[in-house]
Amino acid sequence: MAQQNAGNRTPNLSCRDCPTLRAAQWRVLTQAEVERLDRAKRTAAYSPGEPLFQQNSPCEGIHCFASGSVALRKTDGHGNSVLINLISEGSTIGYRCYYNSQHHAEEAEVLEPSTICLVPNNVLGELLAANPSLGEVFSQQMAKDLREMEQALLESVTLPVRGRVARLLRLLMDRFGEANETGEIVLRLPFGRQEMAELLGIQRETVTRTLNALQSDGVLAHTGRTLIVEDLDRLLDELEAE
Amino acid sequence: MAQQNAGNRTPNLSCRDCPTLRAAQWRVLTQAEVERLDRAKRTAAYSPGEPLFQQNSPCEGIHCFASGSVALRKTDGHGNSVLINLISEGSTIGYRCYYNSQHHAEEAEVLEPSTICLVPNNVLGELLAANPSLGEVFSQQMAKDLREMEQALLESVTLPVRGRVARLLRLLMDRFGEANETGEIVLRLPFGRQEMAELLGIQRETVTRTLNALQSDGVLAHTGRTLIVEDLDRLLDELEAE
DNA sequence: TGGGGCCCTTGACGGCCATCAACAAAAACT
DNA sequence: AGTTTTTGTTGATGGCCGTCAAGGGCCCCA
Repeated sequence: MAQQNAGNRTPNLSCRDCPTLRAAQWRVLTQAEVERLDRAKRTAAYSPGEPLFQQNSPCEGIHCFASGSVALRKTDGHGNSVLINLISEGSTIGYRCYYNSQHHAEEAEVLEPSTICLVPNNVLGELLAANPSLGEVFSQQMAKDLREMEQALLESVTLPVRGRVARLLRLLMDRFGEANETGEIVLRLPFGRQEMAELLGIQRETVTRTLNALQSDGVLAHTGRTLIVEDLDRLLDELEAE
Repeated sequence: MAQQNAGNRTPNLSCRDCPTLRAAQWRVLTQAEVERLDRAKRTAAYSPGEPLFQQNSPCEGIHCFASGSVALRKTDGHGNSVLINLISEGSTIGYRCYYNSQHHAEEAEVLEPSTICLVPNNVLGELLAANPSLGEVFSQQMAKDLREMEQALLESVTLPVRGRVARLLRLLMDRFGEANETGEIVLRLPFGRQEMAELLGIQRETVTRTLNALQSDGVLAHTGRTLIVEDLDRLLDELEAE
């Protein structure tokens, strides 16, 4: 267990200055409500590898990302797991749990050094009661999540491993990819093969072999945790199975 | 194509007498709002095999089930498809589509003779604006749906075909199963092997072989569209992979 | 009564991927 | 430094399930 200072308190960020606030969910809040949010939230810093919350733990509130990213994963009793979603700055998680006030059905594992604010359940309840638009925003978000989950379900049943690896790579490119001087996309993964395999529900060895196959097909090059996507179009073709 | 009278209008049922209304979503409505709902909804009858709505069709509103059942399925460009959910009387579908006001991401195929009411989008909007509790009910429903989808995603990646067949059978038992005089559960399927295979994203032949295997293991007996689950405990054991 | 679809079944074969095993490489610990 | 532990790679093997091909039961219709 390579965990360090789990969720250390940091000097609270002000919600007024938070770029996350202007985007996405919280945009509908009034100035007074932002103040209320600002006083109630708790900010904490997390290191890669630690859990933001664990499966079956009670939900304390909604987590709002100032910076960083986590992987949402669900695990069964045999140690098998799947990637549910990748969450990064500007996003919010925990609303599913809030609405049926149960326990987390999945684990949130921190991938990069992250700064994340927690809005406690009771404060969230106040805000929702005071401002119905906020509830609508969360509804829209959940409807979108459902749509993406349906797509993921379809692809996980139909696509072979090669396609599912490609799907994960595209997701990662959106968050961790950086353009190169030669036009290639450099992808510095926040995790190794082992975890990549777990996220896909496949074996470590299969990840190695699949990446080798993609490399000899000229789609990408890989050494350790660094991937270089050479032929983006070809990679996207892997996914056009729709 | 065995389709008949697609969505024939029937004499409108009154919402006041509808048992569906008292359960689930609409319970939070006031008497006046029920009247509003009653005047606006349109009732139609559907026969097995016809679509309630098709993938990529625009969403007209929320469908409320007075009786019958449909399968929600999503199909890709290669003809592969997966079962997203089974919906039957007392339930409602279409809220996902309402909240992001796009097109249906999946098809709803009628399984049994069904009577289904349509609540148009604009009326739904009025009700949601007038009664915030209704929005909360839908939020809770979507949060629950998300939870179930995550479980389905995990199982579709983890479980072998045998387990996924068992999962489908348990779902079907909840809706179509009837207890026997000898304590067995008789399951009269509303569809054949072909469709069962499509719902699971597998092949017809594999369904046959899997059911045969379950039969020789003493879990069930099958002839045509009739299944008899002999050893319920054993079937449930198939699923305790959590 | 026979014929033509349609769906289901059964068998044979092959490919994909999990599993096992051995080793290399890197990281963590003493 | 050396040792142990974790992680990554490579090869061999086998099982599961998709695919292809052939045959059987059932219904509809002439």
